[in-house]
Amino acid sequence: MKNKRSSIKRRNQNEENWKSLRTTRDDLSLDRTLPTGQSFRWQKVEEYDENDENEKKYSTYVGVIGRRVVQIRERMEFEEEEEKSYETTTIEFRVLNTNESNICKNEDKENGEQEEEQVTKDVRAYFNLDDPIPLKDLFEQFSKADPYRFGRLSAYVRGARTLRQPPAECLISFVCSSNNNIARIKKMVESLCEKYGEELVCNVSSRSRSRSSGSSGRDDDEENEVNDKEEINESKIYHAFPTVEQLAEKCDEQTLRDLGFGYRAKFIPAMAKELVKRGGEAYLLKLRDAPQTEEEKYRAITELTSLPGVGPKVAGCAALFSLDKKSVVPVDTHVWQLAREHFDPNGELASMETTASTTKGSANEEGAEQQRHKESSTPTTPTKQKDKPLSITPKMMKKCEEMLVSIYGAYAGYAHTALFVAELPTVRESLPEHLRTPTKADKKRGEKNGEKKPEKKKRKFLKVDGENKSDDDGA
DNA sequence: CGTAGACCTGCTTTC
DNA sequence: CATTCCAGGTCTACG
Repeated sequence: MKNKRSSIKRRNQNEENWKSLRTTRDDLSLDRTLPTGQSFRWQKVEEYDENDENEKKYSTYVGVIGRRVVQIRERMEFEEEEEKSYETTTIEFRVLNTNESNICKNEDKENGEQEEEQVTKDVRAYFNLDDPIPLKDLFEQFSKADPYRFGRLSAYVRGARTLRQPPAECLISFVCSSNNNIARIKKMVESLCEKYGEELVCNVSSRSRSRSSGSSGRDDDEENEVNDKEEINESKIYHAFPTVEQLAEKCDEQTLRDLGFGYRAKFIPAMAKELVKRGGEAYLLKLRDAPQTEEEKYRAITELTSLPGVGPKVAGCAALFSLDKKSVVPVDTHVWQLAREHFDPNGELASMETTASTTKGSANEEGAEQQRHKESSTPTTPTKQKDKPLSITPKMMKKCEEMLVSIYGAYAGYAHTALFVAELPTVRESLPEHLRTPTKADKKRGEKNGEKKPEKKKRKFLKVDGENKSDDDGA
């Protein structure tokens, strides 16, 4: 009994550890930001509401920011004022690992408060929340500039934020992303951290269960251990992302190959060594803090691209997601697809696809039948020949980026993030049919069923086409 | 300078 | 159920 009492006390203390991030869901949606392939380190975790009798579950995200294990949640509150009830969402976080959070508990008050302030500052910085312009305002600007696509989409991607990650972590993570899928990227990044990163020890209540969607097995829902009435206070170990120094010193290709990095295994140690040579993380931070000019942006990209394993796409991601280069639009296959679908009324982008191909089969011998599509007479999907995996050339990237920058301006990268998020399966599902970008599967199916191309209504995005999709997401 | 292959691996889809 | 495809590209070798 006494046991129980003390545990309750502890939990309430824990509950008090939640601190407001001081933002709103117009400015930050966790679901549209954390699991969207900007960072690969966040896990969705189910928690039980400790104040609620029924102990309802709610979802949170747990990840690592620097050397802190951070848990974040969106808490809904119902307030009643003058016979009306309002629903507000408060976004809160707390630090889980003891080595960090103890500092602000056991030391003297002043020190503690200072530390608390620092934590909030750091977490806010990670989420880019100190931007001069609130995301909501930016979305309005984007919508005004592009009512046809962004305007109709914005309600569904509200709060889709561009992060501001530690540069080396971001860069190295994206080196893993080439020719790869998100699930495996996550796995690789995680194993890299486990292997080389500093240990971060957390005390975890046994009642919180991981519901990691995808990465490691599906051990959820298996209530084999029904001991959750007992307050087993296990400790869980997380890992910081390894520093470039740690990687440069300890990391080698063979180990990474054994960890499943494939051909990317040689890039990581090589890059880490090169980064250390150039001054380590500080070198990258210098690129971040340089004046926000076109010239410096170009320079940052050039510098990054000279690192092993870093091409224009990865450099773009690092620049946008960690180096404050907000006008950068990293063009990958998805961005290319969506740009071609929604921002290419004259078929400029489409016409660039003709030469690109990447196949292993020797289509030469039997290539007797060539498509005579020399001039794309119709702007609609001229290059729909055999399904050669489309590869995006630097020239295509440049064109695509320029096009989007011309529409969205200095924060084009933020617009890109939102547009990209709209293409992710979970978000896509929440869109009304007519806003969904056709997938390859869709097109394939269309071909099979009967050539009926959905007949794109290719009008320039200029007119506020009279429907007001008022509110809401279909989450 | 601008383009074809090769390149690791695991998940999904199809034979 | 095994096979093939594809996944948020980059590097290298050639015209």
